[in-house]
Amino acid sequence: MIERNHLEILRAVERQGSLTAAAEQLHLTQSALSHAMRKLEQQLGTPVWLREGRQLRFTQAGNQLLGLANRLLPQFEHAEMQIRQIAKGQRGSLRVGMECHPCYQWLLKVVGPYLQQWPDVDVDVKQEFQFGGMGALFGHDIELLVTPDPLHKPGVCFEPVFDYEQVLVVPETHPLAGEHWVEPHQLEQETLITYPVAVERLDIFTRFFLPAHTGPARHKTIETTDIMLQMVAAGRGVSALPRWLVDEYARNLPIKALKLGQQGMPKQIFLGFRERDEAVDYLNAFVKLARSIRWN
Amino acid sequence: MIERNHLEILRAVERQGSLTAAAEQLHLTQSALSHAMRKLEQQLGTPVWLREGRQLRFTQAGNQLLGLANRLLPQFEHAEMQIRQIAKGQRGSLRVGMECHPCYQWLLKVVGPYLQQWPDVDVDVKQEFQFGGMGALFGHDIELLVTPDPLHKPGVCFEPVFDYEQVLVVPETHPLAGEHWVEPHQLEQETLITYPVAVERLDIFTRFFLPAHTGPARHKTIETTDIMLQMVAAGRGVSALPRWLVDEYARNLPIKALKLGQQGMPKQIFLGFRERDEAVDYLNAFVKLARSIRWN
DNA sequence: ACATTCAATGAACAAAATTCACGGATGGTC
DNA sequence: GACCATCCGTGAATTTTGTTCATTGAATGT
Repeated sequence: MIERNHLEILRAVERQGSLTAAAEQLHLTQSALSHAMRKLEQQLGTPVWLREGRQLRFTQAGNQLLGLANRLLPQFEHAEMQIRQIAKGQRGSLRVGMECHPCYQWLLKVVGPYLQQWPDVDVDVKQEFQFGGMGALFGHDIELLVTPDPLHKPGVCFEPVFDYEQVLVVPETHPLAGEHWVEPHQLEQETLITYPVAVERLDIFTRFFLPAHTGPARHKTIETTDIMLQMVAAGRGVSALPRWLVDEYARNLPIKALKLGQQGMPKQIFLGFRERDEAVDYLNAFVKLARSIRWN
Repeated sequence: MIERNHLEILRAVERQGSLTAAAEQLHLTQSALSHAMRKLEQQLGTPVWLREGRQLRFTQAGNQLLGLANRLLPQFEHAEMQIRQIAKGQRGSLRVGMECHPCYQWLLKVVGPYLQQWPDVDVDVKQEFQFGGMGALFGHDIELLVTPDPLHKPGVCFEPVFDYEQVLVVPETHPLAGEHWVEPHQLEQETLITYPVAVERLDIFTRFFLPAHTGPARHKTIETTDIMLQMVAAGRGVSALPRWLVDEYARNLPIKALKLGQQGMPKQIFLGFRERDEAVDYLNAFVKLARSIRWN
């Protein structure tokens, strides 16, 4: 009924003051505009303007339409601009899913500069997924998955972005505090504190205790890193965490970091995204920026 | 680019969940919608939705468009409804121009009930015109002119709506206060107070003094009716006003009304409007309502 | 009175939207 | 696992709509 082009014509006629001038602005003929508006007038049942001598005067209906045009046309134009930016990968929403608890600290380092560089990207961080990180990716609940355990499947890509070492944290007063590294059996009398996730996802079990067919005496779980390290500092147990994270806290807490095994336990953070999003600029930029961040 | 029909399709697809169902709702074929959106996608450079199994999932661009649709479509529809009402004469603006000062009191009696009956009409009252009441009518500054002096010209209609008598107002203490009527020469020593308009437009001159080749001793002008009557009550002069208006004030002020001449001076209020507006319902209704108002 | 400017009109034409007919993919069912 | 019912995409055919062209008449200024 009322179409966008009617509003365009109305606006042009108001601005230019005549059909002929409006037609030129719209790269059409005066006749085209005349026909278009006449058809609209027939449908509405009222003229939009009246010829008064050689110039046009808007009727009440015309003024109403003019108001509509001035309200709606900018919205059309703004939306088109935004969608073009989305199409070019310059705008969008970047929902980041976190599968490893301590990675959050690292992520903060990346997000700061990223927000500066990509002001039109809405960044959001999610930590709870009904069907796991991969499920969230496939279900389009997130665009990016931060995880230490890439689970390669068709349709997703994983990129390593950060190398670090997982270390054992003990209180400064601990008998092992002076050692450079620790062997599995040395922890047989200890309380191990971890995040509350399945044992299969804890490297300290899968890569350290289980191969040696041993384990800690007790296993406690705690949600937050702060409390976890407070507990360690208080001598209530030991924990396995990234070295960069421990170093950060060691400034204020009486704790020590030890290698897990003589070779230590190297780990990586991966960023996973849907293959389909491979070409999205703002997503690539995030991965690239993440890779460039150094932990000093 | 983004057209109204694109938004209609988006909204229907969201509501119905499938192209086929949306097509049915819009009385089109599924193919038509498919073609339309495909073209839009080409222009925007990004898909609007993706086929996922047998159902569609909106992309970010699609969601943006959906938001636009939900914001703009109701405005289109609302505007169409309003304009249809304007076309049917049920809605519009009724700017009333006043050419006679005391008529304002009378107008108030009409406007009250009118606003109840025509809630979609914007009533406005104007009293100053650069080119007179007729000029305001022709210049579309007003839709309705309230005047005691209809000036018939092609293009305007005048309808008498209210008969009244113009009377002379004197203080209760005035020597003439006991008379039923007054002759022109009896006022030769008086001060006459009128509204500040041209003498040619004052009936007391054109129909009373001038035919008798006489006039008042002094002529003062005052803007407002209230002050004018205060002055009369204070014995500072006499004035000519509608009887219904004087009766109203006589309750609280020591004033008396006298006929102007033995026959009195009958007058009428006319409503003038453009012939072109003759068929406008809300305007006709005003004239009709005005005619029905009695002054009790 | 004349030239100029502007909008309306109808016929001719161009472009678009829409339909039709078909094919491929998906998901449920026996 | 074959079959069927849906659903969407595609390209050609067709209908509808939009645009231009050529012309007219009215209004304005010289």
